[in-house]
Amino acid sequence: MNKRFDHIEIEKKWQKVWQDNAIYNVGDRNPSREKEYVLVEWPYPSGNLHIGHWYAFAVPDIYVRYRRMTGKQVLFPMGFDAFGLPAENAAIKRKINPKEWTESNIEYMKGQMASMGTAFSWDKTTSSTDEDYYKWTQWMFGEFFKNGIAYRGEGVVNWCPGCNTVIANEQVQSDDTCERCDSKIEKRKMPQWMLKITDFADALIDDLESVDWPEHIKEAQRNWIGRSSGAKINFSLSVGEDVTVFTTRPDTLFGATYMVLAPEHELVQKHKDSITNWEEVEAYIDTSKQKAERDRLDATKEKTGVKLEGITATNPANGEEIPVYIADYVLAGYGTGAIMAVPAHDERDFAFAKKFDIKITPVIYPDHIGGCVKNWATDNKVNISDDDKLLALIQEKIMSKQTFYKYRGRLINSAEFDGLSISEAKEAIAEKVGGEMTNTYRLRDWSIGRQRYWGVPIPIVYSPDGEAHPVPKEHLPWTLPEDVDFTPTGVAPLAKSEELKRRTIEIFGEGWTPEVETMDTFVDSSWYFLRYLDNKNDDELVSKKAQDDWMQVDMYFGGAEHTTMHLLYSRFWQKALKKLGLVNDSEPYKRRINRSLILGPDGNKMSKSKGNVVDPDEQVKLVGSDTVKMYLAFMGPYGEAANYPWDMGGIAGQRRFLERVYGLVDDVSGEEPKEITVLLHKTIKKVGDDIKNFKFNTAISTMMIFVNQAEKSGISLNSYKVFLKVLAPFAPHLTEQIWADLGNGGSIHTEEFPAFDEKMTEDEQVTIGVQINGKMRGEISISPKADESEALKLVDENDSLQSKIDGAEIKKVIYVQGRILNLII
RNA sequence: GCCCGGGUGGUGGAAUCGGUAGACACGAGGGACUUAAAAUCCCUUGCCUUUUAAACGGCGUGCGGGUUCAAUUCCCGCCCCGGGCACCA
Repeated sequence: MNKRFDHIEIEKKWQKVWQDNAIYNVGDRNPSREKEYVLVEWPYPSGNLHIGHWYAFAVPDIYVRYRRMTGKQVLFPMGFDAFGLPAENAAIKRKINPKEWTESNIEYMKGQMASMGTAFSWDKTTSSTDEDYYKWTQWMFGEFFKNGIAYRGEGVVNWCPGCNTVIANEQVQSDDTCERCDSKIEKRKMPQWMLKITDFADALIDDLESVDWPEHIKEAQRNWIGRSSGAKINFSLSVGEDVTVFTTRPDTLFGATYMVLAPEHELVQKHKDSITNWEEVEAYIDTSKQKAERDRLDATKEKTGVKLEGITATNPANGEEIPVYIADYVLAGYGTGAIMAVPAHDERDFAFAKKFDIKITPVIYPDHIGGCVKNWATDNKVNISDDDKLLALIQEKIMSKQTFYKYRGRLINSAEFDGLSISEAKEAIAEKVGGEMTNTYRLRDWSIGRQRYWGVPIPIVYSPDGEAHPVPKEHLPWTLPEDVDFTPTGVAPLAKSEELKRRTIEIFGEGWTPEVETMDTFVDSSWYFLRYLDNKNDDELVSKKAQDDWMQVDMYFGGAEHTTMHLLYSRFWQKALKKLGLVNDSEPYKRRINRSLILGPDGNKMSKSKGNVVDPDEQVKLVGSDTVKMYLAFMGPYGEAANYPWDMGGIAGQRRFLERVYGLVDDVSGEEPKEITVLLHKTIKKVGDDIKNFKFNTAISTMMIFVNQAEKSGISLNSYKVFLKVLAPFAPHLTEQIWADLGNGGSIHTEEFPAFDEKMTEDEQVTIGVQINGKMRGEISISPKADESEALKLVDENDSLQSKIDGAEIKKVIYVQGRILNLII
């Protein structure tokens, strides 16, 4: 390793200079420069920066530095998402206050971040645990409460026995375990503080159109919200009450030959006296309660259910009396918890009807061959090539009730609607029976109450009559009490605080009691990007001016795990604030990139138990911060859904490259060949374009090509300086050092990114391939503007090509300037 | 099952308004320097056939077809991998 590139000394020296001169602080908005707000997800202060943090911060830093050099005023803030369970658990273990643990971790991590050399705008930092941060979290909660966005709800919640607290739906993984600790989630019925994210379901889907995000992220959010449109229709029961069902297929109403209630449906208990087989029904309800919701959703299981004897319903379309069942294939938590069942046209209903021998009435009839009929054939693994025969078969099977048919067709058995298409019939039939066209969603309200200590206290007090009141602004922050034993017991630790009780009585009066739950930490991170803008404002959470200056976030870099958690929550939060007139924009983030994951050298996810963790501090000590950063950038394109394994050899390659850049300083002279000047201009262009597209890997390879060439052909001092500026965003320490070595005053990072001359990037001569009958047979060197006759002339002069043509007649010539010449003989 | 991505050398990855596939780097092999090693520098490196050597030889971008002068790129039908949703009415 080159002794001269003493990365330890160089990095220490420049980090101090940058810090002393505060060159990365963003300061006040400078209207003469275009603004750009680049955000990276603020980290949890676990006390140790890992490779993932490096990838999350140091690589976007390339983009930030580049944008600054191109004249943008870039806000690139950093802060800490510091409430949460790890601090609490660590504090329990060490018998200290989580505050101490958190604060010392933040200090330590700030030091580690300095070693990255990232250009953070530290003048705009904040932390969710600062009182002047969480004061505003509480204030917004109060405003939400006053406006019905926050409410106290009764319902079934997810209880994590590992964390001893309730968690939100988004925090339950698909295998029914806790996102944080992997414990199996239990369902509990308890009152909960909720946020009405469902009120914003449509906006959360529709506004995705207005943001420049990768399609897969948008799609994941749409799936999570799960909107489906249909109708709510009332069915009257023989016990003199209506049941509302939700259906996406009101057009099939005439085919509804039974209805099903979820076992938990309130009307079941309410009318148990009318149910003659109550014992059987009750037993079924009990069994389905035992099953976890996920198990119930297992579609492969055979349908189960019980008929409610003594109760019938009336089909509002044809007045037919139909039986009523309870079955666990109907979910209490979705739609209205009740369905109309159309066995002729729904797979589940068909299976159920077959099993319980319920009447099947076909109401959709395919009358011509088309894609839908083909789809049916595929679904049913029927292979008939004769279209007419296939159609006849399906028609026959439908009429003989041997199949369900869920595709397009014309209505039959539907009185005056016969002959209509499905889409014509939907609204018409819904209207006839007084149904309401509506949407229904998979998304549930966000439960934010946590029965743990280290979080924002929910700023609510209860009057003697038990009514909830928000703590008024003058008493905020509603501080987290410290006289608490926070060992988790499942009871909120704040309930044990005498200080909190006293405080409540002193302020509000005798008989008043405090809320003792704290907030989900995802609340804290739902609005941090706003606080950065105005981190010292005591009067408002963020001023109008600061918002005008900086919002929206132009570029948001983050992790894929937040797609349906943080990213969804913070979009909701922004929309809720907008509804209250507190912010201008309905979307917080214009662009989003989800970065990939860095795996251990063995190709597995880094974990202590696998022993494949790469410690960035060690690597930085070994090869330097610039090298680590460049290696991460070189692994592959940022923002692909790919994961890259760490490769010790690969990082050495980056070190070699930087040493060669440093070594070039000895080779500079007054002059250089034209080709290197041309290559420099091409390099400036390509690197700039690549950074804008987050293709840092190809930007680096372009610079490598330049250095390879410069070593061979020599380089002028001027070009060397220009090249250093191109490299500066990638290797801030080394370039700063060489910049100073060359006798320049000031920091290279306050220089402008070099401009290129478009003309210089255009080649005078290019090598193009020559094909004969479409096969590659040679190449010629030619001007990209040359015409066909010039190209053919070159072929004539080329012996090798002539011998392959071998005197044959050229029947056709395909010539694309600067690309290809294809001769057909 | 539905919806998004993606399959390219030993490895990470380049190149897609169709136009010289494998840039750049790692690894590997050979050589120079050295008492030796490390470091550094130079050369070779997709696969196959024949060969002392080779290419003006053949094959190659998951598989099978198609369109085209020309396909990693476009179309049709499959397979596999990753992700989201899933008895959602």
